[in-house]
Amino acid sequence: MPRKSFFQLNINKRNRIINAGLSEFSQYSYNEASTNSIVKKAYISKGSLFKYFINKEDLYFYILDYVIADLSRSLKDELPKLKGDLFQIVLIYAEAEFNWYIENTNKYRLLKRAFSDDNSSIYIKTMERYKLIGDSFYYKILENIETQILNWEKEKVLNILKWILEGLNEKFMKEADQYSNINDIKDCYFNELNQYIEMLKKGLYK
Amino acid sequence: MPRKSFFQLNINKRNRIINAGLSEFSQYSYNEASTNSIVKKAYISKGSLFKYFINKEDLYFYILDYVIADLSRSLKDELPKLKGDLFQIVLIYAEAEFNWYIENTNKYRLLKRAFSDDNSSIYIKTMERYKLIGDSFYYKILENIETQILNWEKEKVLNILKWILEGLNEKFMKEADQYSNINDIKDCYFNELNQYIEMLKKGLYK
DNA sequence: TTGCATAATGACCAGATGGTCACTAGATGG
DNA sequence: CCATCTAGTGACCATCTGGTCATTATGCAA
Repeated sequence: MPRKSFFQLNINKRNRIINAGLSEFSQYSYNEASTNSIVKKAYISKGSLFKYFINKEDLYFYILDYVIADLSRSLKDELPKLKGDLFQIVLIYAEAEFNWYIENTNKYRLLKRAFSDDNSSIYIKTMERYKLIGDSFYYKILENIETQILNWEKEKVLNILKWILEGLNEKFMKEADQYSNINDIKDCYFNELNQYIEMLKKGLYK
Repeated sequence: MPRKSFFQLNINKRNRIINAGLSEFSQYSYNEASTNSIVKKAYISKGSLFKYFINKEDLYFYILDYVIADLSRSLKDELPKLKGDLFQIVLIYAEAEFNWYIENTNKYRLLKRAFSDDNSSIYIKTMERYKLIGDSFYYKILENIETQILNWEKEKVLNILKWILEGLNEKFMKEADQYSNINDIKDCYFNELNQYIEMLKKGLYK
C-alpha cells in the first residue's frame, strides 16, 4: 500500500504518477519496467517516488489494484443486463469486457502481462494476491445459470467458451490499430463472436 | 549465426552451452536472461561465449532455431499418420504436439515465451524471423483437408480448434508436475481432448 | 520578517548487465 | 627444447538498476 503521503498529494500529481505507472507497466514486464522512467514520465523526482511508495513492488500492486478495480466496476455495471440463457449471458458479458479493453488498451496490456504465467517471482506474488479473482469473476457469473439445456459437463462448456473468448479478444486487440473508428471494431467483434456462439450451439458438422 | 569456432567445439561442450541457454531462456525472458548465468551453467568463461556467438541475440536465436527445428522434426514424423477427417487429424496432430511438450517442458516454456506477444524489440525481431512459421504449420496441415462436411466457414472452425488446443495445452502443462507418471498425463490429455472434439462436432445444446 | 516543519530533490550507492581485450596455458611442428 | 599459434580466460568497462539521504525549497504561523 502506498504511504500516507501519496494520498495527501493533489489529484493532478497523483494521476500523473498513476498514468506514468500504467504506461510503463503496460509496455514492459515488471522487471524490465524502470522506476527512473516512471519518475521522468510523472515529472517527479526519484526521491519523491520512494516517499510515496515503499518500493517498486508497492507501486506495481497499487497500479494493478487500480486497474482491476476499474475493470470490476465496469463489469459490475453490466450485471443487471445479464439475462437469458448461458450463451446470451456470455455474449453480453464478453461484449462488455471487450468494450472496456478497446477503450483501455494499455490497461488491457497491463492485465495480460500481469496474469500471463511466466513463473517469475512477481507472477507468483500476483497469483497469491489475486487468487480469489482471476477466472473467478467469469465463472462466478456463469455458475448459477441454468444448464439443463446443455448436453455436456458444465465446466467443460465454460472452458470452451473461455478459451474462445480469450482467443478472440487477443486477435482483435492485435488488430485494433487497423480500425479508424472504435465502433467499427466493436461491431466487428460482436458480429464474429455471435458466429462462434452459433457454431458452438449447433455443432460444427452439417 | 554462431561463429565458426562454435561448430569446431567438441559435442560435449557444445551441448553444455545449448543446455545452459535452453535452461536460462526457458526460465527468463530474453531481457531478464543473463549471459553471466549461462556462462556459469555451461562451465565456460564469459570471453569464450562471445568468441562463439556474436552477441546475446545471436545466441538466443541459435537456441530458438534449435528448439523449433526439434519440434518441427517431431511433428513431421507424424505427418504420415494424419489420416481421416478434419477432427481425426486434429486429434492426431494435437496429441503429437502435446507429447513433445510434456517430454520437453523447458523447450515448451521457451517457445511459449518467445511467441507470446509483449511487443518488446526481441519479440518484433522474432516475428520477422519466423513470419513463415508460427501458426502456419497448424494451418498448413489442415488447409487441404476436405471440409464439405463442415457447416461453417473453414477458417473459423480452425480458429476454434486452435484456441481450444492452446487452452488445453496450457492447462495441462500447468498441472504437469502433479502427475507422477508421464503416461498418465498423456492419457488424461487425450481423453479430455476427445471430449472437446465430440462437443464441437455435435453442438453444445441437447 | 523570522523560525520552523515538512516536501521535494538528485547526487550517490552497491549490484547487475552485455560485451571487450590484454593476457595465459597448452598444443603443435621443427 | 624452443618458437609459434590459437583457444580460453576473467578483470575490466560503460551503463543501467532499485533505493537512500543529506541538502534544499516551500508553506505557514507568529
